Formats: sequence, C-alpha cells, structure tokens
Amino acid sequence: MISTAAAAVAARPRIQTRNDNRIVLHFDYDCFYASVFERENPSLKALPLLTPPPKAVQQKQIVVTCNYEARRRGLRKLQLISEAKKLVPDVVIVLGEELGRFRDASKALYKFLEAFTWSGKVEKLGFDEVWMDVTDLIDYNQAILNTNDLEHSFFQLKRNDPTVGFSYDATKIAGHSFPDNPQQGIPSRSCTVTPPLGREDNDTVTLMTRLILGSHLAHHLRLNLEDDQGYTSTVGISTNKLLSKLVGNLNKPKGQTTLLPPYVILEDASCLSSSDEARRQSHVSLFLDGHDIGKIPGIGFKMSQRIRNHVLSRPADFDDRSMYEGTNESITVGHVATFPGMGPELLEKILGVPGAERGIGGRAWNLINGIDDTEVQQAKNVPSQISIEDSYGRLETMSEVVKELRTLTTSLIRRMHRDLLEDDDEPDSAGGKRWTAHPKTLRLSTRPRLPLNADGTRTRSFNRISRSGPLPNFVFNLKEDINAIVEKLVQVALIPMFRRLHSQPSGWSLSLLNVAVTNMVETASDDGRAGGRRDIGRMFKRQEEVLKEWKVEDRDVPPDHPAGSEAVVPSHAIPLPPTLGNEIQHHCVPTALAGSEDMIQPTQTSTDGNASWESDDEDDGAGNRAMCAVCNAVMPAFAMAAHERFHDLDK
DNA sequence: ATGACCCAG
DNA sequence: GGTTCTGGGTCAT
Repeated sequence: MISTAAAAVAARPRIQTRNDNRIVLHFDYDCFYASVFERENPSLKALPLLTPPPKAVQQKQIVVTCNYEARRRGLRKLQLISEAKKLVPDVVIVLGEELGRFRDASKALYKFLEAFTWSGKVEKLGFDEVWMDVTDLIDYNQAILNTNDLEHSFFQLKRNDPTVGFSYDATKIAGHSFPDNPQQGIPSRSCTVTPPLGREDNDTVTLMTRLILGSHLAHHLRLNLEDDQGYTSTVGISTNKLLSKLVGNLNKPKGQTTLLPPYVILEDASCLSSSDEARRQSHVSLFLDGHDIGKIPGIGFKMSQRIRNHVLSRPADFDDRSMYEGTNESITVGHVATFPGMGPELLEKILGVPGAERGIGGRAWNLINGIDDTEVQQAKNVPSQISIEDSYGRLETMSEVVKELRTLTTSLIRRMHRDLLEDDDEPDSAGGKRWTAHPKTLRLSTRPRLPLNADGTRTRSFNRISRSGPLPNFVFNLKEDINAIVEKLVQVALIPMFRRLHSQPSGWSLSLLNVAVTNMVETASDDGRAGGRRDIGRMFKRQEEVLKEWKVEDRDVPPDHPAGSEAVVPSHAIPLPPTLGNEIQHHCVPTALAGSEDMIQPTQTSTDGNASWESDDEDDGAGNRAMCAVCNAVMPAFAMAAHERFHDLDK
C-alpha cells in the first residue's frame, strides 16, 4: 500500500518539456497614471522623503488608480470616491477620464524600449506594462563574456559596436532575486543528495548566466527610463511572459526581481518524500505554488471559479474572489497541482465547457507549471481596434442617444486621425497625411439596464450587446469637415445599428454606449504603395494593376452583377463609358450602404453632388482627375469606379 | 462576417 | 467579474 502523497507523485502527469531558452523582461511602470500627472505638473510631486501626498485618479465615481502613499493609507483601485474621501480626507484627486495623455506617454515609453531590442519583440499590455524578448541580446553578450574576468564585463547594446553599452559584474544578479538569498552565481539546491553532474546542471548554470545578463540589462533599461523619460518602473526577469510578469510583483515599486534556476524538477528523486517537496525542487513551482489560482495571468474569474469549485468539491461560499484570498476558501496553484488526479485531462473536463478555448486544459496545466510558450509579439504600428465609450446613469430617449453618439463618434474620428494617420512627404497628398491602416468594421455596443423582475427587483446586468457592419469609406476622407463626417456616420450607420439593437422606440434604459472601429488592415508602407503621385506613368502603371486584378476577380462575379463588365476594358486604351463618368460623383458612397436594408440608400448621398469630400482637382488643368478617399491614389476620374471596387474586394 | 464571451490593466 | 475605459483574443454561427 502506498501513501497518498506517493500516489500523487506517481500519478502526476508529465509536465510538458520546458523551453527556457528565451530571456523575457516584464516592465510595469510604477503608478503610471499618477506619474503622468506628476510629469505634467511637477508641483504635484512629493517632496522627497517628506510625507508624500496621497493621490488618486478619478473616473466617474471611481478611483481607477492611486499612488503608493494612498495605498498605504488603505485606498484601493476601483473604490468609490466617497469611500476614498472618508478614508483619506486629504487625498488629492485628479480627473482621469481623458485618456489621451496616458496613451501618449505609454506610446513614448514603448517606443523608447523598442529601440533597445534587436528582434523588435516588444509587446504592450494596457498602458503601463511591456514585455521585451531580449534573447538575442543575451545570446550575443553571453558569447562575448570573458570567463576569466566576469567582474569587469561590458554589455554591448549594439551588435558589432563594442563602444555602446555599459559595464557590469557578471558574477552577480542585479537587483532582487527569487529566492532572495541565493549563493551568488551558484544555483541553490534544496536536495541534499548531490546528483552526478548532468545535463540539468549545465542547463542550470547556463540559465543562471543568462538571467544574470538579463538582470543587468533590465537594470540599465530601468535607469534609462527614469533618467531620460522620468518614469520609474518595476521589472521581472525570467524565461517567458508568465514568469517574468509574476516575479516582478515581488519587489514594487522601483525594483526588479529575477527568478533563479533551477527551473526544472530534477530527475533525481531519491530525496523526495512528497509531491510538495518534488515541486519545490524547482524554483518555478516554489514560486508559483503560493499564488491564488486566480492570480495566474490567463486564469480569470470564470476559470478560477470552476477550478476552485472542483477542488473544494462544492461551490465556493461567496462569489467574490477577493473574499477567498488568505482564507480557508483560498485555492492556490500548489493545491491545484497536487490535487489527486489533477492534470491536463482533468482540467480539460473542468474547463472545457462549450465555448471555451480548445485545449484549455493543457494550457491551464502549463500555466500552473510555469510553462508559457506564447511569444512576445512584434512591435505593432497600429492598434487592431479603437473604441470610445462613456457610461451614464440612464439613457432613455432617442435624442439623448443621438447626442451621445455624436460626441463619441467625434472622439473616435479624432482618435483615428491621431493614431492612424502619418505624415506623407508626397507633395499631393491631402493635408500631407496618409492612412497607415483602415479599419473595416464599425461596431456599436450598449449595456442595457434590465427590466424589472416580477417581484419588483432589478437584476443588475453588465453584459454588453453589440451590432456591427462595414465601416463606410467616407470616414477616411481628409478633406471633409469632421462634423459632417460624424453626422453622416451617425445617420447612415450608427442609428440603424442602434435600431437593430433596440427595436422599440422607447422602453429601454442604457448605462453605456461604445463606438468602435475594428478589423484593422495595415496599409503597405513601402514605396510601391499607392498614393498621391503626380507621376502620370506611374499612375497608369498602377491603374493597369488595378484593372488586371479586377479582371481576375471579375470571373467570380455573378452574371447579374452589372459592375464587372463595364470595368473590364483594355488597359492600353481606356475609354470613358458614360456610366462611369457619373460614378465618380459618388465614389465615396459608403459601401456599407449597399447591402444593408437598415441604412439609407446611396441615392441620398449621391445627390448632395458637390460635397467637400469629393475630388476638388478640377481646377488644376489636368481635368477629370480624382483622388481616392481610401488610399489617396490620384488617377483619371473614369478609373475611380474600378479603383473603388478594387478596395471593396478585400472587404 | 457577426455577436457573445473571456481575459487583461 | 463587477464598478472605468479601454484593448486583446476565441468560439459558435
């Protein structure tokens, strides 16, 4: 008969082979919102070492974040302002509903860090966190180490340039580590039996060296962020996104923590007496096992609830996870990992409900064991969606809704201009700007207050409902007045979407509106791009390409589709069919209108003949030249209809 | 493609 | 998860 502990060891499923060849840094800017305000208004900044003022950032009736002094005095994120004032009467409250300043600061810091990478692997999470995959810098600097004089090493920040970088002591970790009392340079071992020098030990020593290099790079970057950008930060250093993010939490603010090897559970199990001890062989498990299961990034409320219910064999007493922490209801990673029969298969049974991510059991099991193979994403130029929302006490009439839709849409268009336009040196481009990306979809979301229940109570629901559809092309026109674009978008797209969401003219009450553009498609930025050239030869070459692609695609157009046949003309001698000459007048009619019964029909917009968003090139002597509102390409007016359809092909 | 849902700060 | 105001993603359809 074997003990249950031994059974747990024997029954524990194989852990996926670790891949610890990367070095990943996780940055978290300290009190980001508060820091942005302090940089704007240095008088807000604490007098050094004197009691700093407690500061909180307010959105609506809620504290969205606060500085460490406020936290020390009991303030928490997402606390009501009224409670916060009661708790800390002298708290300095600043309004933080306008996010532009935070977005700008976040982008600047992100770009600053990106410049240090060789691979371009820099990934943002929210405004105040960034991962960097610095594996290539570490590989390079590991290779050039002088093992005879590690104390006086030089970290090269540029390949093949030995002058750019910093001096460091490669025998010591920079900053804190976990565990925090290591024998420097020599991995600690909790097993008293010394195994023969095997592969694990080589890996451990190598990994130690690489993590030491990573810790010094992190330290250098933190100093640079503070000196050059004015932001202090906290960093975690490990081999993947999961571990780097979690280990950074150990020393906040203005600190850094490196998760030390060994990361593997050593093969030598001769000294093991329990599964717990087996897990502690690895510093990864030693570190993770104390975490509440819901604290693992990727295991959110729903999943942690399911896991907790299974381990407790009953629903947890409360629906508030924060109530569990530090109580006997708390379920830790260690509890889950050593639960009898626990493994990817059981987790798949627990978590694999319809709608759940496929392979979620294996993924969750990996996370519990500190395994996270997800890559640090390449730096992105453009977001994949932009959304603007506001919350309200109650929104009950159409006129209120339309008013708010106008406000939100105005912000959205401004955001699109700010984030999706770049300077264009082409002399002909509209306003010297060009679009770097085109969202294809427009979405309207609302959060309705539920109707009263039979017993007179009201079930609170925070679920959102949404409708979406093609984003009309006229929003990309840079010559038309923003207010006109907004009004058109509200009338032809958003109000119809709203009616699809709420078919009754009244009776609803909304607590939130969100307008979003999604489905972003990046515009090619190489010089072969379409856009704004007066070079006639080039223009016609481009036109040939358009028509050629058109002809290929055209074979799939059903015979009753009239658009195709008229556009297919010999590219060397393009005639001007009478019908096309007319089409140029409404080339910017939103394509969304075409297929939606809910939207007003194109005739309405096509009759406002000389609207400013149309080509205004008539006066330049070239005559009949037009610029595409989507890509700024200039071409003969008669070609525009085909060109517009070209854009429509990728919708 | 669309809409619901989950996760993150 | 929700309260804010976002942003990233997956699944079923």
